[in-house]
Formats: sequence, structure tokens, C-alpha cells
Amino acid sequence: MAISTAEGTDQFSGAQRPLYEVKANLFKGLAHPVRVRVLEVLSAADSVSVTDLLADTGLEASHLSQHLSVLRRHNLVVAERRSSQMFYRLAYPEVANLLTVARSLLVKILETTQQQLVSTVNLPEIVSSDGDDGRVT
Amino acid sequence: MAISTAEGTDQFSGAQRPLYEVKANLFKGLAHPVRVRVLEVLSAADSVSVTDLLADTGLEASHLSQHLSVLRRHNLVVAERRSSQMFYRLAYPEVANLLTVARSLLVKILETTQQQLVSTVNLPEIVSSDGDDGRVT
DNA sequence: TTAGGAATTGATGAATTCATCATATCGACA
DNA sequence: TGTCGATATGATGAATTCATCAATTCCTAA
Repeated sequence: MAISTAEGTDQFSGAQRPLYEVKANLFKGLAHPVRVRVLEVLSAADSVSVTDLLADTGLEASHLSQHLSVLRRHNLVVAERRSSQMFYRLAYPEVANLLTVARSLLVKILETTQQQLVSTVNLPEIVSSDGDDGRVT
Repeated sequence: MAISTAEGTDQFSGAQRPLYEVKANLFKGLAHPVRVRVLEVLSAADSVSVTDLLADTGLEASHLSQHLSVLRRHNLVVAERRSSQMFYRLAYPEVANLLTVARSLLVKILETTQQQLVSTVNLPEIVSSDGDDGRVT
């Protein structure tokens, strides 16, 4: 097909990558519930420790870590060590914008398809730790 | 993990799907260069025929069709038959917004990571048909 | 009423992503 | 300096997505 994939799959593989490939790759980075959840949590707080994220998501540490690694690789988050813990935050406020706009679109779509939105409050097994008021982001 | 996947992978599988899963699923629908490209083309025109999309992308018909099917399943586009041809358009203008916001984020990211944006004009094998001036969307 | 163009569907192997487990690194502090 | 808590990395099989090819449906016009 016309759309080359020869230059690699991240967004750093040389100058000649078409925008739509880079864009698709960005969406790939967002295309997992755990990663979306993490970004939502980070959108609502300046900086969150991995420990807190573990509590929030109920994930196994290595599993979360892999998803954080994906988010880092996509330059969506940045990590910083503070003494013994790692803290993550959004790399750019625009990441939160993207989630917000995605949500608006979803509202439209779900309205039309007769679905009801469910806030994150009633969700199975997401342990709500302090600071998380369950608001829909 | 805490995040259930038992309810299916589209956005229609019952009311109890957490927002972050639905959102992740939306991003999955966008996570392919062909689909992004198609949405970009549709963002710039009211309605485009499959024939034109074929010319634009250089894809094999069945391949394009599968991606169009994904976009339909995700409610991102709607199809309409006009005599012998199928015409596609964005299901909601918000779809275009999402692409625009994604682009802004990408500009930020690529600025930081020293990458240069490349317009779609110089891309290999994308046949530029009438109406497509190669502008970056 | 059938031939042909336009588009979709189905099937298949290849490639990618995911979840899980085991192991490794890094830093604080005893 | 050795050990423990915190996090990351590596390896593996399972699941999903992709690309390609063949077959099918739908429409139009001869």
C-alpha cells in the first residue's frame, strides 16, 4: 500500500514520516484502558506516585510499569524520582485536552447510539484512594 | 487486573462499561495510519466516494474496505449509497476536532523531541486527486 | 437478464500487543 | 554494606490486529 511502515513505529524514526502515521501512532499509545486510566488520573493531579497508581488501578506492579513505559516512550508522560518513589505527570497539558475532546466525541456517539455514560465511581475494583473523588474526566 | 474486559470490545456492550475503556476503544479505532488518513480526507470534504479514497490512498479495495468497516463499527463515519457508489462522511464534526487536537499535541511533542513535521505533500505514493491540495490537516 | 463495475465479506498466516511470571536495578536506611 | 521496598526489564504464550487473496453482494446499463 501507499502508506509506508518502513521507518519504524515510534515517532522518532527520521523526518520523513507522514503526519497521519505519527498521529496513528499517538492513538496507539492511547489505545489501552490502563493507559487511558493512568492519563485520566494524571490529568486530575500535578504528579502521582507509582504507588498511588497501583492502588488506583489494582494492577500488578510489572503490568502497570509496562504501560507507564509505553506512555513514556510516546512522550505522553514524564517520570521523576523523589527519594525512593517515582512520580509521573503529563508531559504536556495538551494530553489532557485530547482526553477531554475524546470524551466530548464519545458523549455525542453514545447519545446517538442510546448508550448511557457511566461515571468512574461505580466501576468494579478500582480502589478509590484519597484525592480521587471519582469525578468523570 | 481491575479493569474488566468481559463486556466486549466495542462501545455497545452494555451500560456498565467504564468511560476509560470506551475511550481506549475509541483510540483503538483511530490507531492505524490508513484510518487516520481516511478521516483526514473526510475532514476536508463533505463526502467522499470509496473510489476517490482508493485513489487517495493507493490501497487495495478490500483492504480499504476493512478499515472503513472498522471506522463504521466505531461510529466515526457514516456511509451512504448514491447510485452505484458508496460515499462516506464523518459521523460527527467532533471527529475532526479530535484529529486537530491530536495534531496540536503532536506539534508540541515533536517540537520538544527535535523532530520536524512533514506535510502530506511529499509522501510516497499517495496519489493527490482533485480537491486535495496536500495541506496538513 | 445478464455482464460488469463497485464495494464488502470471509479466510488465512504474519505481525503486533497483551498479561503474567521471574529477575534485575535503584535508593534509603539499618 | 546488605537488605528491603519500589520500580523496571526480559521472556513467554495467548489474544488481537493486520495484510492479502478469493469469493460474494449489490447496482446499473446494455
